[in-house]
Amino acid sequence: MSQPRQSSFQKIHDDLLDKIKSRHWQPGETIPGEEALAVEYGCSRMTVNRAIRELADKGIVERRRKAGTRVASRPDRSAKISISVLRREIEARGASYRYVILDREEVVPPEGMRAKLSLKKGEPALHIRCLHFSDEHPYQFEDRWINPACVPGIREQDFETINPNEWLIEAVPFAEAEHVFSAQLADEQTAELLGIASGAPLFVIERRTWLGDDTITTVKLCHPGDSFKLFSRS
Amino acid sequence: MSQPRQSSFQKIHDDLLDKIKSRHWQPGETIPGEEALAVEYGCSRMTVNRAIRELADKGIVERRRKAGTRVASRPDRSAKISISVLRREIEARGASYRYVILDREEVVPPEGMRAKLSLKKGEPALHIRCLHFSDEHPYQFEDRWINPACVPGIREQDFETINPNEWLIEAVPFAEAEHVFSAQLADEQTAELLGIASGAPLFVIERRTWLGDDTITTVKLCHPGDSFKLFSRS
DNA sequence: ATGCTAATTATGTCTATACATAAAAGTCAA
DNA sequence: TTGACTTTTATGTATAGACATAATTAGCAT
Repeated sequence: MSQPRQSSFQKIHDDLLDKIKSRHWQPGETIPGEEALAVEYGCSRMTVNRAIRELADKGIVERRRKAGTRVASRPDRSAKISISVLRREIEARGASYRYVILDREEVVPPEGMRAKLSLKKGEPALHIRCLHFSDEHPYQFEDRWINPACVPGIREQDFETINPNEWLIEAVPFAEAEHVFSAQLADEQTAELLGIASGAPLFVIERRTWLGDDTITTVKLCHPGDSFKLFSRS
Repeated sequence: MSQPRQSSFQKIHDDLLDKIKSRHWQPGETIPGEEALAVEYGCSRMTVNRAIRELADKGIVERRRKAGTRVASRPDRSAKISISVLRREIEARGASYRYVILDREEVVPPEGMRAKLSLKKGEPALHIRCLHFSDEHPYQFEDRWINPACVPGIREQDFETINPNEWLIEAVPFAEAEHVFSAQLADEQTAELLGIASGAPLFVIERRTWLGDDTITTVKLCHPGDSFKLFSRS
């Protein structure tokens, strides 16, 4: 199955996890204390502590001082998805990547967008729309607004050689993001751009990216529903 | 912003993260060694070690023995979604939850499904289809296959009082899962069940759940695209 | 019973030390 | 230059001991 873990906290971690999965301890049940487990495994308390702490980080067990450690009674099924850079995603499948900027203008955004970017009234934002191709087939339509105040140097960037997403990742690598996924109908314009029928299903990702208090960019990414899938594990 | 962290490894963690976000250290750059940071922060190396280890777990930095610790050069934008129990998700919005079993039968599955469930040829599987309502509006159509050998007691369960998903979470709480999200067109039957137009967009989640080597269940969850959104953060 | 206080206890963190280990860097011979 | 061996070094793990802290439990007074 998995390669043999060597470190002893890992062995203990895996052993405890096995016992939980096999219901040796039921959900809600309190497992032995660190001290007791340290004796059982013949190691120090810190080693057991690390093993259990990692289980707690994953939401497998819940810990409370004095009360002890118990198996989570209703673990929520959470999953990690990784939204990779589009170019790499496409090239990883052996396809060729290309994109075009449809338009790029600095304009005063509509009120809803102004609020999202927390701009003052009348302040302009950068509006970019582009189309990404996989093997020359339209793959993603991108409609993006950027708060230029948050990204020095963006006014000088024409995005001819690098797409806005990759440029922004370089410019603000450790920003936080929030995604909303949904299925929508393709409107006429989007359908034409993606080369699909008007009314075809779209897989839509809306992403807001910020650093500290500043919203940097919000973007709507539209994929033809049948050509795009998003995977997640665990 | 966030409440003041007390523990010193947390303070160091946050301080290092700040320095990375503010580009005090550039992506790809090597940060000072544990020993040096321990002196700088006036603490022991173990404390620094834990701070950096947690950054490494989050993918903020990359560590290699002898080479040191460097700021991740191309951090992948990963996000955690939590697929909660449908009933709770609906009730959390203040709506009422109800569901009906459309059918439940033990049949030999089609070949593709047989392979997914790793059943022998001719072995039957449990096929359940049900419909979930939010405030009496159709909200999700569920089409599920279960490997009965993996879930003792399921043959006696009629799912009149508890839905299959919640029952399975109770029965196999720490199973692993894999999700595929996509947008699809509603076929005629699904559209009718969900009370939407045939050809309307569907947000589809396909989930495979397993424990150890056994695939327990695979399920296709269909939502009207306009009424369903999936959120993710970070 | 009820409410307050003090004792107890399991986890949470920190330290100093030790040794293991992977990998870079250095050394030297063919 | 190349390859093989050795040294060095930063991280990885483990330990024993200490104190901190939250929260349950027990004891006490009303």
